[in-house]
Amino acid sequence: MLDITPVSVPKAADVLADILREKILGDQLPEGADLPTERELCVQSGLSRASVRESLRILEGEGLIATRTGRNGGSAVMRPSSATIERSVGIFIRGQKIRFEAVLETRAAIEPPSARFAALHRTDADLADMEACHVKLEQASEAGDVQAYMRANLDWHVAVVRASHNELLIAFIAAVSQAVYAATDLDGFNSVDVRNAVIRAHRTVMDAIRARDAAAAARRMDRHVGAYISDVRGAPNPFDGEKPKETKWQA
Amino acid sequence: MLDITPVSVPKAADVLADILREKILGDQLPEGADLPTERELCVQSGLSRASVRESLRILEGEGLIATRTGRNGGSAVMRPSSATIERSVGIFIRGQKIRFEAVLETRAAIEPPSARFAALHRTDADLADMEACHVKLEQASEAGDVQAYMRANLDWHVAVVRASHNELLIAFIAAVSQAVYAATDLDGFNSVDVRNAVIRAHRTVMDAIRARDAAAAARRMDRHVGAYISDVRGAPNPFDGEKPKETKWQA
DNA sequence: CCTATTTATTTGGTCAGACAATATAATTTA
DNA sequence: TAAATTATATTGTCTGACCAAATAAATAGG
Repeated sequence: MLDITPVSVPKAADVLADILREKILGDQLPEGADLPTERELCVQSGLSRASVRESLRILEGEGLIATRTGRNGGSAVMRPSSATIERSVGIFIRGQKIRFEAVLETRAAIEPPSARFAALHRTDADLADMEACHVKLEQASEAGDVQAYMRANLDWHVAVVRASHNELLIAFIAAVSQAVYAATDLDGFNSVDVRNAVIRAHRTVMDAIRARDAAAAARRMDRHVGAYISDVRGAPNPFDGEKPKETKWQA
Repeated sequence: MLDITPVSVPKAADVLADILREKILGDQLPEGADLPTERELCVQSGLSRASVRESLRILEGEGLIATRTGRNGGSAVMRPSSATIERSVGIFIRGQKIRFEAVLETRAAIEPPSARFAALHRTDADLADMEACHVKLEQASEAGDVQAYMRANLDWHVAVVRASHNELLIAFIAAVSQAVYAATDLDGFNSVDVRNAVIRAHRTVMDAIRARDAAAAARRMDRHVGAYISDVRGAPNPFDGEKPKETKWQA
């Protein structure tokens, strides 16, 4: 009796997608390079157009190619962007019904260390970006435009993380921020006091980043996002009772 | 002259995929429920099988359905798992050529707060899981099996984050850990001293989590991952110069 | 009556060929 | 030379068929 392990039968489209993916990720195809046309891929792979098209659709879903119709159309290689991560995280959150507190916790976990790295690696352009977001935030607050305020608030947080120059943290915060934006009840920002407190907190964080004070940046960002959880939401601050003095608190 | 904005022409497969995605994520289809067969979807949607199949392939790529062949086969609804996030993060890291230091930084950012939450939310089962990983780690270390050591090390870190009961952090750490595993040079663990230092550090973190000491858990995990960056890698510890005494160091 | 084996049926997987839609290139025309 | 027209290359979609696989149903054997 032969002892045969269950043989897997990969689908043609998956096989071709694997091959093309490796060629793309393995530098054999630079960004912007055109893949062969569908019919050309058919003759090269020996597969039907339906299978070839399914392969291309897989790669498109992974953010590795973009396809255009018409003459000189076809599939061009793309660098996968954080948009792909944002989409999968969004689906994960919705599908798993992740508690909103968990999303806020994740943001509270990521942002303080990101502020630390921002203080270490920031450029003047990063500071300018953050300032620009901050100005919009102030304007929206004065105008009482809660919607725009929320948007500017989000952009500021992303700008801070962008200043960390850590692409993975940037992608994560973008994904989480999107979820926060989609699920946040805007009513929490109807209070002028709450809005002003946020603006002041942002100011102190930016000051620390400008001064390249990593410890202060992390500490202040931590206070800020912690306050967000307890103020805007009704949830208790999970960080309470552990940081008696600010000077002892680091990210 | 009519002022017509550029009209977007969505593809049939995308439209159907959007419809089905909303039905799945919007609780209209419970997990495990069978979608109509491809041919049934054809008559219901009025599209060809090719288009229907492309839709299903999109949803499959998003981890929302699983398809089986054969009688009583078809597409069944799945809860999107962290595997989807792991895949997109992996592609992102490879495609963007993310610096390995950035990946380690991200882990160093996520794990200390995760350890904090683990101390707050852990169950006895979580502790048992961590202990099990730790035992494997010790055994692999004594046997000098660097490969197994690396694997157990990774599993322990994931187990800690799992104890946080924050599903999003779990997904993130799983994605990052996979990248760390794929890119780590095992040579760094050839030293018995390094391996023993890791084992001791894990012990102290687990002690804090067991005692539900959130601050200590975060602080010790921070030291551990910080040491990992500077010891195993040649990179300078980005946290140095800011935590003169352990008692001042949190989260 | 129960179990093992064979057969039939349902389902996704793949293929081939055609035509439609679209964007660009090539050509013609004013 | 510039605008309008035509040609062409390419993806998008449809139709219909057949193959492969997994299960249900039917059958045979004990």
